[in-house]
Amino acid sequence: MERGITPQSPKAGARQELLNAALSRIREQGYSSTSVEELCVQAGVTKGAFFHHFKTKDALAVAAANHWSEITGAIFETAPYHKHSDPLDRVLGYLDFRKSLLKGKIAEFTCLVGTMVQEAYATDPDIRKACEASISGHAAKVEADIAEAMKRYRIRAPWTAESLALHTQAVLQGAFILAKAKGGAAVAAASIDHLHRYIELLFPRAKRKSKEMS
Amino acid sequence: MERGITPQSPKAGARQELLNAALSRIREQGYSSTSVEELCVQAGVTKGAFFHHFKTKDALAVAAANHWSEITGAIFETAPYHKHSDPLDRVLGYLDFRKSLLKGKIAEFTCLVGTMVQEAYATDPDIRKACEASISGHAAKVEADIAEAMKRYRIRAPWTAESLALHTQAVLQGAFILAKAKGGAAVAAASIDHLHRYIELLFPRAKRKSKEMS
DNA sequence: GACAACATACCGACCGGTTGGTAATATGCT
DNA sequence: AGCATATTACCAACCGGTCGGTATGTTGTC
Repeated sequence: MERGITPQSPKAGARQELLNAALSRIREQGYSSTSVEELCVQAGVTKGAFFHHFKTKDALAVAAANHWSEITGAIFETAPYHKHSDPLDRVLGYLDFRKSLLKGKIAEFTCLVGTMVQEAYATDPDIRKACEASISGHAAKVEADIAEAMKRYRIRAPWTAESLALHTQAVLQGAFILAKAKGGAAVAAASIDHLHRYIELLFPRAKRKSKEMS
Repeated sequence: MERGITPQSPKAGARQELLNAALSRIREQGYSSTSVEELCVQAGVTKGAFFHHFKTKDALAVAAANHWSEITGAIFETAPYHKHSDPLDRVLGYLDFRKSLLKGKIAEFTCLVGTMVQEAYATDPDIRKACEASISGHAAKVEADIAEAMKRYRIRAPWTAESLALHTQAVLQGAFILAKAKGGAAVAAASIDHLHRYIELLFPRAKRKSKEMS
C-alpha cells in the first residue's frame, strides 16, 4: 500500500506521541506513578518503540522537560501581552495572561517541570537540571521586561529583576499546589492577584484611574 | 528475656517510627517512589508491623499528613513571633521565622503535604483531603493575625485576610519548588523577602527607621 | 486466655528493561 | 538509474526483580 489508510492514530511519530502522553499523564499523577507501559498505551505504541526512542524512563523525563520548554516557549512568545510598549504593562500583562490560562481541569493548566522536580530533585540530577533550565529559562524572559521596567521607572531597590522574576515563578508554582490541594483554580487566581498588586506597588506611576483593582 | 537489651532502636513504637520514616523518605523522593519496604527498613520494623498499623500504603500517607500537621502545629505554636503585641509584627515575624527555618538539606525544610498532594490530588481523594486540611489549617492561624492586623490598621481592601494567608502558603510552597529545582535555599529566602515586602506595603504604618529592608 | 504488637514467609501483579526480529527508508556504489 | 547495503523505526514476547498486600505465626501483657 502506498501510504494507505493510517493504521490507528493521526501519526505524528511515536516519539512525539510518547512525549505528549508524558505531558498529560505526568501532570495528572506525577512521574514515578506513571509507568512506561501506561505511556505506551496512551501513545498507541509498544514498549519496543519506547526504548527505541528513549534509553531509559529517566531519559524520557528529561526529553519531556525539554519538550515542555519548547511548547510553553511558543505559547508565551505569541501571547498578546508583548504588544504593550510599556515594559511594566508587559509584566502585568504576563500575569493577566497566566491567570487567563487557569481554565479546565487542573492537570491541563499546571506545570510539568514543577511537578517532576519534586519527585526527582534528590535522586536524578539530569531531570532536576532539565526542570531547572525550563523554569529559569522562562523566568529569564520575564526578567528582561522587569529590568526594562526598572530602568524606565527609575526604580532603585534592594531587590533585583532576577529575584522578582523568580518570585513570580514561585508564586505560580505555589498557586498550582494550592489549586491541587483545594481541587480548584480559584485559589490560584487569587494568588496571582496578590502578585499583580505587589508589582503595582513596587512600580508606582502617575495615578491612573485606579479606583480599586480586581 | 525480660525487656532485656533493646533489640535495635530507641523504640518509640513501630507506628511512630514508620511515621517518622515516611516524613523523611517522602520529603526526599516523593510518595510513590517510596516503597513500603523502604519505610520498614528505615523504621527498623518488618512489613507485618507496617500492615498491622496501617491498612494500606495510602492509609499511611493520610496518617503521615495528619502527623505532619501535629508536628508543624507544635513548632509554630511555640515559635517566638507570637510574643509581639502588634498583630502585623506577628505576621511579619512569622515570615522571618519561616525564613530562619531554611537551613540544612532541602528535604529537611520542605513541606511534606505540598510534595504529596502533587502526586495524589487526582488519584487519591483521602490523601488530597488530608493535605488540604494540613495546609488550610496552618493558613487559618496566619489568617487570624492578618485579620487582626487589618482591623488594627483599618485596612479596607479588595482582598481578604483568608486570601492573603493562602497567598503566603502559595509563596512558601512555590519557594520550595524553586529551591528543589535550583538545588539550594537561597532562591526560597529571596521569595520570602518579596512576600515580606509585599505585606509591609499592604500595611502602611507610621514611618519607622526603615531606610532599606533586607 | 484474650488481645495487641509485632515477625516470617510468601503471593500474584506489575515494574523497567532486553531480546530478537521485521518493514520501510536512506545511502553508497557502479 | 538500479541494486546492494546500512540504518532507522518499530513490534511482540519475555525476563528478573520489586511492588503492595496477605496468611500465619510468636511473644509479651493485663
